[in-house]
Amino acid sequence: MSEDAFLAAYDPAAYERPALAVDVVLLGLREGRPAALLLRRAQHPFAGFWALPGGFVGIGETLDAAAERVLREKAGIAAPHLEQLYTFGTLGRDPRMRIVSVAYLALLPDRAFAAASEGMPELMPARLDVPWRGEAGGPVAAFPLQGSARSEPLSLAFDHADILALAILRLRGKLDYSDVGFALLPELFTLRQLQDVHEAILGLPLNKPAFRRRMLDRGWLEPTGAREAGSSFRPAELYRFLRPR
Amino acid sequence: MSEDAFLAAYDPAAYERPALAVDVVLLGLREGRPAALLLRRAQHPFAGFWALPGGFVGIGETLDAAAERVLREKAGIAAPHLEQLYTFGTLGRDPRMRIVSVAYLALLPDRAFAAASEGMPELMPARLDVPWRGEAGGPVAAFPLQGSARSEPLSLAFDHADILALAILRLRGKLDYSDVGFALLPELFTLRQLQDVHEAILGLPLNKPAFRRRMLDRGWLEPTGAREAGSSFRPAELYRFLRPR
DNA sequence: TTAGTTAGATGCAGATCGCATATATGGTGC
DNA sequence: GCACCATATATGCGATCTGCATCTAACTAA
Repeated sequence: MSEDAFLAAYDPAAYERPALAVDVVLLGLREGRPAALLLRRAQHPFAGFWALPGGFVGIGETLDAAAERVLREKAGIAAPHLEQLYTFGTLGRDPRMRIVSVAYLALLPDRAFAAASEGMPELMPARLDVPWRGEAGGPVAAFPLQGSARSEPLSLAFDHADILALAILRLRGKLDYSDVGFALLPELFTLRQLQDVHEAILGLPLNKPAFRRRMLDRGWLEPTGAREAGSSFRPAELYRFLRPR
Repeated sequence: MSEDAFLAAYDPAAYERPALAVDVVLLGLREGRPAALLLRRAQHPFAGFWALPGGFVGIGETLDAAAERVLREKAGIAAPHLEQLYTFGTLGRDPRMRIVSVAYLALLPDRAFAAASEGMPELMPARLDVPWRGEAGGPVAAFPLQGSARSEPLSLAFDHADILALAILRLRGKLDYSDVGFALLPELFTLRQLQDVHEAILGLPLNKPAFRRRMLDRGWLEPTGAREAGSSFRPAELYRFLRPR
């Protein structure tokens, strides 16, 4: 960047700066489908609409730290899988002022998702409806999880529907060459649970023997010898995720 | 975000805001390897070091628009393939002040890369040395393209070496399921040229018959019937990229 | 006309994947 | 204890994909 441009920007009064925020998609799985935790907006704009937890980035705060703070303050969660998604900077996204928002994706295994949902009553668990296959992209709808079967989709504030859609898109894209799938599982899990996670994210059924072979041949799974309890049929072996060096 | 936090941030005097910038990786291919266009910094900090072209984001300017402006002003280029990479927000990245930077990747076919390099003498074409395979990640070194064979690596300013590494990483990841490869080619190209692009990005040789089959079976290539000229051997057919709907 | 060089096609072995099916192992009900 | 059930786990096979060697085609240069 040129020095005169820098000097102009160096004086905050000379040029107005966009505000910088982070928004975090708190993603888990419920009933075999992706689900997110949303907050109901009380004030204008988008009063009554549902929004992702978010917050402004402090002047002495890293982007990652801001996302972790949001996670801690709004969901009572520490240190799940957290990754940056994309930065949204269109002009009209917040009608009050110019806000550029860095979107983050947090992956919550069932226990953490439930704990956040119960510990923070204002967080609404919402089932995500992804009407497209593969990595096509497109809008994503959110539906209340509690309550009866059929209900109206939740109205999402700002461009948060786009952020949710991007979260699914990224997850689908990374699912089978990275280790993100394991971030949605407890430390010990069965191959069936792992397959359930993949099926929920991808939104399609997978072939069981092929899936098992692929996962076991990858060498990321360590058999523990222990078996799951509580089933009324043959118990499955519990595996542990071995980080691929 | 809560309303009190919003009100505090609404008043720019109440809380200091990070400055927001974009940095653009101008990527092309030279001598069968990835290459980028860099600017030599005149002033402190990192005087004499090499940096990505960049600029501050205007208050009424989209992130994409800021990247396009940088491309136009610093490289004289309009409308290449341009995509957002990642947002860098660590605390010490600029010693003068807190700057959060949204990194963009611009892909330049040979003609555009050469035109920018010649039209803007301050832009230095630099060969990128990627010492890792696949999508492992790690540092990337830049070497001057002009001049003699062996020379010292260029000292890169700020965290721009990380940004270059991420650009290569993304490109490698997207190369064979997306259409980014075609952004580095002219409108009409031969299968050999397409393979050269893939080999340069991936940093490894590919099997010719397998590559041809894969590309032709994908259905994105339209044979034009025309053939390349100027070769002293059998001329290859020219293809056109057909956007996959 | 011949040699040289690259484009483009073909055949085949090994790996991968989807799918059907067989066997193993726990609990449950009698 | 024993048949039965539901699921885990293993196996076999055909279709597809990939890497690789090799073959044929087409153009230039001499």
